[in-house]
Amino acid sequence: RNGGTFVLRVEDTDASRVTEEAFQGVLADLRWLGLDWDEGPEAGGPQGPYRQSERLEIYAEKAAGLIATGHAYHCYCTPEELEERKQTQMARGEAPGYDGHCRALTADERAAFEAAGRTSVIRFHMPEREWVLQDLVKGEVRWPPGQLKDFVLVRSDGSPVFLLAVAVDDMLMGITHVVRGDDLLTAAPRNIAVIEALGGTAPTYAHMPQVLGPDRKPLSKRHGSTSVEAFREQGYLPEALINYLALLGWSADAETTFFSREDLIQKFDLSRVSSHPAAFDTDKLSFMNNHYIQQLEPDDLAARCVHFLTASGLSVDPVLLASAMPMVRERMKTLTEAPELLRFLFTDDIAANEKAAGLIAKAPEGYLGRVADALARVDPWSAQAIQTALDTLAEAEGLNRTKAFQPVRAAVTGSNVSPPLPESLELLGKERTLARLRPA
RNA sequence: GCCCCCAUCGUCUAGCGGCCUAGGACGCCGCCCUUUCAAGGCGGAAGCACGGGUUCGAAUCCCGUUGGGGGCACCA
Repeated sequence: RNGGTFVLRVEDTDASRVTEEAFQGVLADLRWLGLDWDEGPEAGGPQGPYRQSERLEIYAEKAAGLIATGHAYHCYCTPEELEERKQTQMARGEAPGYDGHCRALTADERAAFEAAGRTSVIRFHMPEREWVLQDLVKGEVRWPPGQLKDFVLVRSDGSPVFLLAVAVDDMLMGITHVVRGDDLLTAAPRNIAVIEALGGTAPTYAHMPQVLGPDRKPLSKRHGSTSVEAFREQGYLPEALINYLALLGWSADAETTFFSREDLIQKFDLSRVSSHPAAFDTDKLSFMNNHYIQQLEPDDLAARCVHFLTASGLSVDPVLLASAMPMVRERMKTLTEAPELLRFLFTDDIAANEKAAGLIAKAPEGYLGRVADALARVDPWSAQAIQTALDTLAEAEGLNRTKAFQPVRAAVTGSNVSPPLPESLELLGKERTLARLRPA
């Protein structure tokens, strides 16, 4: 809003957890959501490269510099030794963490460890003082002296960890604002400490509340969709997902519910972000999805439905599909509902389901045949004319609309539930309609 | 175990000492509309976690309790 630049940086320093597929997936998800970055992978920019795996020399150089200035040191402690001391600390009621064991090793001591075949990591010497963070969401947050312990910057195999790479890049890339989940709140003072040790100025932080599952437990696979891709596959619109997510932990005022992308850009304000975790509510997301589906132009909505229709084996005629949108859009919570709503239009292979078969069986003797005869005389073939013909016949038969329409719906769509009947028949066409009524 | 964040209807939230007999939204219930299913309209039930303070006056400020979340890795 203030002319900021959105930088997308890929933090892939743990080679064991990164695949090209996952990387491409992230880019695709962001694009689908419409969160286009100004600088980053594929977009390029003056601060590249934007993948940390391509910036390893920079981190190695900065790590060496931190050792030279006394802000970091080689640590030879083994995992077993670290674990043992950690247990001792916890048993004593102390804050667990690295105890500074290798901070002041002499050259001889280091040589002895090397001779013994020990490997080392590079560890940052965290100043033992109170740390105070001015967070845009959390406000002033303090950590007492001694709580934040020394941490690893470079693994024994020479690769950098997040805490080093992030500090170096935030400084070098001119990052001014870091907005992230509050699971990284305690990383902030560490980030700041490294940047200051490097002689840089730390960015401003804003830690957002986390999103919990409906059961108030951390969001995970067992809650179903946790990836952006999963929501897309479940037929949610990016407009709805963005709007819903924006309202999870934030509000513009007491009553506004719907926000367009432009509204959000203009109104979103970090100072109005709440700082307690919010539970995810699929019902409200679905409500929003339905709202946005109703807002779309027929052509647009139709285009978004194609994937789901073809995925369920239907071959769609784009023109027919678009003309069917007005009668189904208020009936869809997700795009995945399009196939069952429109199946009757895109295949002639319609077998009546159980309820439909029951409706057909309960129809008066010969009723569907008389419907076919009546509809055969309808010209022009319009929803209005079809409705009139059906009503006229119903009156003659002494049937109310429910009794008159349901058997026809069942015979033509194979289901007891469908979009409005006259409109459906108009789109289906007279020939196909009659072809389904005669056998029934 | 140590440290940090947080606490208003079932859920997301408005509220930043008197405007609150606490407002909105989803969901739920009822009615209307209605050819099915939806959508839409109208109405309703539903909440300030608990205990102490401060104050003429607390949902709003302070302390404690309880509860939830997070961190304490050669993950990010």
